[in-house]
Amino acid sequence: MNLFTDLRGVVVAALEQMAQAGELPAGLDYANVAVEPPRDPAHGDMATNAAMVLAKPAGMKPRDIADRLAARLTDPRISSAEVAGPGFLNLRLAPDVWHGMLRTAIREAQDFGRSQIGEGAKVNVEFVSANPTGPMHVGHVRGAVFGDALANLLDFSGHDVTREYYVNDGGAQVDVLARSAYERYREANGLEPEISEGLYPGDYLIPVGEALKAKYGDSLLDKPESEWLAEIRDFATEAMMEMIRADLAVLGVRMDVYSSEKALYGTGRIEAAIERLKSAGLIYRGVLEPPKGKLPEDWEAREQTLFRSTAHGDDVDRPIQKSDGAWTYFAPDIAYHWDKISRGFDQLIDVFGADHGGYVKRMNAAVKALSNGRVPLDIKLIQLVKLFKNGEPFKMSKRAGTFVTLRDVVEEAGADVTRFIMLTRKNDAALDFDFARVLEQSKDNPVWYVQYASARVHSVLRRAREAGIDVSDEALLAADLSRISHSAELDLAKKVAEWPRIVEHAARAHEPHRVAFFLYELASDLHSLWNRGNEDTSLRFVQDGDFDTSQAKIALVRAVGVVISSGLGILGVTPAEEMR
RNA sequence: GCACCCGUAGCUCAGCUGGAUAGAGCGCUGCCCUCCGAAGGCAGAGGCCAGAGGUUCGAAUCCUCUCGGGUGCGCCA
Repeated sequence: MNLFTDLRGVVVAALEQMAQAGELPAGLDYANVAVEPPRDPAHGDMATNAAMVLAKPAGMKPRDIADRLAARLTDPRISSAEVAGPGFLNLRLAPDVWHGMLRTAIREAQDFGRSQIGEGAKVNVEFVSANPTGPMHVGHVRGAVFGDALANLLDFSGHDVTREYYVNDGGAQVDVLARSAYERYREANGLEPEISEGLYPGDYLIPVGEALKAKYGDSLLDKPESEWLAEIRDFATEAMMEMIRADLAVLGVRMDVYSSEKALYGTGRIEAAIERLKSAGLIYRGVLEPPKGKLPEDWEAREQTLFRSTAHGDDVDRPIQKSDGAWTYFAPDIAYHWDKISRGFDQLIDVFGADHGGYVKRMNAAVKALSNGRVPLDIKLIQLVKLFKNGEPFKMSKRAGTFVTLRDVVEEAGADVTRFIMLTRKNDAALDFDFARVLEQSKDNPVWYVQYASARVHSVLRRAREAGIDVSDEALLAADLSRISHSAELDLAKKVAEWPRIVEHAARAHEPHRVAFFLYELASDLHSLWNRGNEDTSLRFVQDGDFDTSQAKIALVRAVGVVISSGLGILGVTPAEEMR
């Protein structure tokens, strides 16, 4: 239901007619023909570049093509087609078209804008994947919100989405967690904990220590590490994951699958993935060049098992085994991605912190090699969030002391505000998050502005109902929308009609922030029309004593409301029904 | 030293995968509440899109180089 792709179809059909009639050479490639909203609304509702794109391959002048194309655009929806500029064809659409879009929006409600561009492709979105060693902190929040919103967006655009969390429970950090928990266990047994350098000092392990005491009593107190490490590690890791799941729930994020790194070890799955690379001739024993520039103190050349990632675009080959024969962290990651490929996903998306940027090329190389180039991997890097309060840097946590936790943020700002603000920047741009500003009730605050628009929609509907106007969807669908004829109102309807297109572009680009920006613009347009009602009473939505006109105008408002709540739904934000 | 990301109005940032005269918010300037839907509204100023080349009908967008900022750089995940 994307009007722009519909009209593109009309344009292409006209071009094909021209080719048949001999006005254009046969066999031209129309792939680059676009129908888009022009930047300047004075240029009409839509513009196509067809004539300019085809001029060269057709060996014709752009304006000649445009003229003939214009003559063939007889679709009743197109009220005028004018050649302009270097060869643009500017299209104006009949008001009915916009009225029809409003009806579609009301009829489809939460499904308005839903697209099938995904064609049911199975997409795996891996995000968060925070180490299970403590509560989630600010650094994780943005990635969590981004991944969740992206997953929603892909789902809305016809993809079969799986949300996945990769639990790093196989590395050295969970051993550190176990030792830290052990000290808390000793503490619970009345002993003095020794939280030495390198252990996790956070208070959040105190309850874990107590739970360990409840389970094991004092039986592990004098045992050597080798006897308790594995058990406590599993126990503590599970406790941390419970905490993380609760943190995610607070943010409104849910996962479909939790994949364990540990489960890859000792099951032959790493070996199988590496074997696959080996059979492609991409594994070899060798010695890496030392990094140029700053040489590590303890550098010495060593022979390692390497993955020839340079064969697929990486800068250097990467070690998959340490000199003692153990796997590097990269090996289970390869196996994990092989696992995802084997589960039949058509596309993989990884959401990483920007500090993992150096990891992108090798992961891409691995996925390319493992899937023979069949499965695209898109790694989205999430830049930092800087916290402020009234312009002052905000660093300390109430509970963890050293870092600000996800819960700190959500308790201070609320989940809806946090989510929206996290999506008001492109993922690869740094974001300032000021607790004072995000809660401000003013136009500078995009969350508030969009929520206010949502509340206004509800308020209009309430008011109309009180005035005795039937504002049920059935009534609005039956209303005489030709009464919406003022350009300011039609402009708002046109904005509504853009929504399906925004969804598709945002989904294709894997950029949910576009939804947030669009909602801000839509809210702005609604507020603007509302304000015009101050001066021109005929633009008010509820017209005293004129039920029919009121109904038509309310249909417009209702359609705006549909898009706002649908868009907010993708962002995971609850639409406001009233402001308080 | 190498790689990746970024550089757009005074500030914070968009810019729809190459389209027409580059946008928004804040800040600034000027108007607008005796009455109506003002937790505000309208209008204006403000730009060599870091810089230099290149690709083409057309570049903020793609390529190369330079400058400036961030991140990362064997046996840590």
